[in-house]
Amino acid sequence: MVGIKDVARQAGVSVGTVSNVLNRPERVSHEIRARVHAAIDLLGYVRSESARQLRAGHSRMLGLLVMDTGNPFFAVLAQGTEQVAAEAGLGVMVCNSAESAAAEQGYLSLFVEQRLRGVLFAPVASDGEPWQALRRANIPFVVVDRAVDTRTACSVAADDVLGGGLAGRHLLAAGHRRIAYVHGPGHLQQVRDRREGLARAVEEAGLGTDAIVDIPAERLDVSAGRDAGARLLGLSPRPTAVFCANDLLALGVMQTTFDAGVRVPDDLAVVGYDDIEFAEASLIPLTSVRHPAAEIGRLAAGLLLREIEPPDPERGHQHTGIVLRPELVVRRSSTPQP
Amino acid sequence: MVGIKDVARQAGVSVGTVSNVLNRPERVSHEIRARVHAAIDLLGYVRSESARQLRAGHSRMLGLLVMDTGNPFFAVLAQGTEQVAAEAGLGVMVCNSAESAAAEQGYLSLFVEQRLRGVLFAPVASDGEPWQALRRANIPFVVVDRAVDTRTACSVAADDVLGGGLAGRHLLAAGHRRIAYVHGPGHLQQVRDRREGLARAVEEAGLGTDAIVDIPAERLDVSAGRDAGARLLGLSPRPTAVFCANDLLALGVMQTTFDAGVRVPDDLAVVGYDDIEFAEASLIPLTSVRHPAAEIGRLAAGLLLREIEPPDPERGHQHTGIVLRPELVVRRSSTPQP
DNA sequence: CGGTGTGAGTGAAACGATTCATACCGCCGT
DNA sequence: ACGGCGGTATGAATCGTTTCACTCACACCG
Repeated sequence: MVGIKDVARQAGVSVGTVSNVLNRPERVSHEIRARVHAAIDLLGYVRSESARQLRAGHSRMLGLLVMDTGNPFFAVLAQGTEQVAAEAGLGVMVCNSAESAAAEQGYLSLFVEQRLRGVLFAPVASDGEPWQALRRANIPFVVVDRAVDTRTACSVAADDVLGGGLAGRHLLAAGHRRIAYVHGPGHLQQVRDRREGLARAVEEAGLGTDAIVDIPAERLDVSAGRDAGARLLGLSPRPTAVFCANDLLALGVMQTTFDAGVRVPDDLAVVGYDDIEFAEASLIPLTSVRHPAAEIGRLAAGLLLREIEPPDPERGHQHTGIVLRPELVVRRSSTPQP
Repeated sequence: MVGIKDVARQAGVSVGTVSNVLNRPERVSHEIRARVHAAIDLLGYVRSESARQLRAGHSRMLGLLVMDTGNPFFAVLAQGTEQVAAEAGLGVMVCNSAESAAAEQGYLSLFVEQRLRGVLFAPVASDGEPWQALRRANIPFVVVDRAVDTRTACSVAADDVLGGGLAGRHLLAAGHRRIAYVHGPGHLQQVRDRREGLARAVEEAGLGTDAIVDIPAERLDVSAGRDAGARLLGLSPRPTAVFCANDLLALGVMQTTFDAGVRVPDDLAVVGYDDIEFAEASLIPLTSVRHPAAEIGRLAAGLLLREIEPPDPERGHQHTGIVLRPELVVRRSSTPQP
């Protein structure tokens, strides 16, 4: 493999000069610069990123750890961070914790071994300090899609309680008095917060807690949604509305019930969460709480960059917590046609 | 940052010994091993991956370059390769060329700079030799989702001509005599092959080429599909069936036409391609040609591993080309209820 | 003519791990 | 008592960059 030494020899200069051509071309005379570039082309030289990293002490990559790379919500979030990172000349390594705390820890160790420049991650567990490894290694990180104490870290999240409230009030306003809540694994903070918002809306409306019917699901995906839909059909009396912890579940629920001849929205109103592209693309477009994925990704990357290179190095870094407001996007799945 | 030297000092041994504890523990006495591990825990030492890489000459990662990380097809493919790579102790770095040849070249250079252990990629351009950079750098690579000459490289693909034929014959058998083909950018081999398969089926049926109505789309996503659907509605006479180059397009087409009151499948039969999860999850489940994403990902990773470490180092590596057979999955979008 | 400054290029140290030839030690067999 | 051997530990060389203190030549100025 051809290295900087070979280039130097070929061009008849020292290695330091070649390095200067690459990194501070203005300090090198025109003629030498040309000679070095000619040698580089001739030999097909490519810088070794690992050697640069070793010297620099850290890589030029960010890590992004999400709970499900198959969920379009996270795919969009990842695109947002990649965009911002690319503008700063940084790459992004996206990893999938698959909602497993063990996998999460594994990837975080990997990130430390790689000496990543910074990390964005959506923690799985709702308690404990999953980021300890990063702390010890002094790797800046931003918590994504979940708010944490600003004494701990920067974070970018959306207000899930508010979002759950939006969904709840929307359904209550339409006259529904018995609402199913289809939720994924209970250890996820987001899932609990959304229910909390729904519960408050129900309370505001002066209804008892039995206005909410919990339907647990194994995972947060379409097939779990189909199972949940089947269970929903078995309930008696059947709820007239269903709120799902995310859009994938809602799509699954809607499919099963639609198949069984239940008319959406007339017999059953359905509201999802996240507003992924497929919510809008459904044949009966899905009402959903818009969770601004791309913006979360972009803002979080921005905060991370600020933590990596403070614009004002004098005063130390102050953690920032951004909480975005979700919006209800009303579509046909919850609004009977006149 | 604490390094191997600090651990050695703390444990009262040489750096070589610490390295042995980490990499060949069987060569180190019990007592020393314990002392070293204690020192590691005490100091919170974490190996520097970049130093290992520098020494080894290559990283312990594979690169995967796909055309659209937002497309569930590629998300599933990525999960397949990650699974196989993880079993071999390798990580995967997933990048998005976004169907741009320039971005593709950018990522390939990045891969070379990183001295990745191997690369899987779905080439954008249908001609030329996009992998030249990898060749020069001696980085093994496997072409994914497209067949190439086995003298050139290993590849794993599905037979798109056959797939297009399956879709075509299915529609023709149902009596359709005027079929729209909604396709994405024409420079993609897959898009052209699928049309080719359709065209042959039409020919076999003894029909003229005017049985196919081309509807071009800007991209291969849902919103492009909606546009295409609108154009389809404007055609007169309107085709009675539509075959789409991928499922995202098909979902978009189906939504627009459904909205306009066109009954699927009675007034319009729709067939997609890839059989992503959302095809099955649609309210009117989408007939689709199953393109085995996870298997492509797994097989390609397997071939790559074989090229990296030949099981039989005696005889050089022989490139292999795997072509999988797609299957038609018939669902409601193309079969009128009795 | 001596002193000073400047711009261009040099060469060696450093980054943190791995690896390999070598040294050491105790023990066995002769 | 000595050679040899197996099992352990050592220390230096190495990977490919970047960086920085330095040299050198040349021009300029008083």
